Amino acid sequence: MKPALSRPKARAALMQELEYAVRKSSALGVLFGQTVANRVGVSSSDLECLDFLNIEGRVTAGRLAELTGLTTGAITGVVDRMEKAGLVRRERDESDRRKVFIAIVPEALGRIGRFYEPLQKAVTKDWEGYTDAELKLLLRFMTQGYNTMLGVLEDLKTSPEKPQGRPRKPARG
Amino acid sequence: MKPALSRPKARAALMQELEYAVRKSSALGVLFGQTVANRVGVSSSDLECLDFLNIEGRVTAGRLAELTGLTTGAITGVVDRMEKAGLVRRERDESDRRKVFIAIVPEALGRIGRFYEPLQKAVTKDWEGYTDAELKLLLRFMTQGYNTMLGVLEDLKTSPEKPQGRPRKPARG
DNA sequence: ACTAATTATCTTAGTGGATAAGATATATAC
DNA sequence: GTATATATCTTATCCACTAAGATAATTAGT
Repeated sequence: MKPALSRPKARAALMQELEYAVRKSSALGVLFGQTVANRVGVSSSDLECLDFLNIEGRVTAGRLAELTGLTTGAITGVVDRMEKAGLVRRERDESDRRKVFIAIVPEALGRIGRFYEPLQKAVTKDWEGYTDAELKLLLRFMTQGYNTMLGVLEDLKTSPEKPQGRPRKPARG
Repeated sequence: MKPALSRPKARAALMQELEYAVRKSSALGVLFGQTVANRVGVSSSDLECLDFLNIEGRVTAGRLAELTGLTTGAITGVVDRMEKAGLVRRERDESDRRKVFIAIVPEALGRIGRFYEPLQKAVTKDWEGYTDAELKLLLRFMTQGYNTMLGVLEDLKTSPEKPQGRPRKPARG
């Protein structure tokens, strides 16, 4: 009955609260993305691609498909729309002319970043309330979470159960 | 030229790293959700609704529309699909018979939770490596982030610029 | 060098899920 | 007791996605 180090009841409750907070934030993040996409005038998927392009630099169409979980055919549509909107550019690889790199048009960065700026400013202000040591802990927490999620996702994708090999929906036609 | 307390260069870099980590995690979270939805056999939106139902308990169709950013018409479709799949149940409010509460079918909880379990287990294990004080800091961090994002989102939705009042896409027909 | 196999993207047909507008049903206000 | 507001559902229409295969370029085998 006696707890070992700290009261385990409180600790379990703390973890549950943290989990709840993470889940709520995650859900809100999705909604935020949808709202920004709406404001920028592109679909959620399109904005997701733009974010990846921003993070990873210019990437090929195929890599974008991997990153988003869409088929390459869908990516063609995504890039078509965004290219027409002047947000990205197709650049053929000269050494392997099958490959098509997608790159953000520099001017578009501001056009999109504009909508993230208020969040970034608010968040930066929040974070100024933390010490360096605390920020380091937060970074460790986020990095660890990312890696853990990545590992579990890989298992989830490769685990058997359900036919497999099918990108998204149950077969129909 | 002399920094006040800690080296500001390092601090700025730390914040940038943290921002990068948050963005990557957020993007991965979206992908994770898509993958789970695929496994459960429902669409991303459907799973998003299930998550909200799990968080908020049983809610009305209209509230679900607010929470997800979908129109009420779309929610009707979401609930139709999930009800047919045996995941949720419609329950009319007896005191206000216009309202329809959506509730998760208890048996379905396990059917969905099954796919989140590996992540939850892995994350819990990670978190055991933190002290109570650290977990409290992490909770504060997440809660603060949630509230900040909520505020910015509200501004983003109500700010002028672009006609407004339009749930998602630019008008077309 | 020529053919086959592989890789990367694009094209086409078909479908599901979204919006927008309005219908239906119930509740509240004057 | 009629009008207005609220909550969900219905219908028509449209867009973006998947699946399958076409096209184009690279690599491997003989």
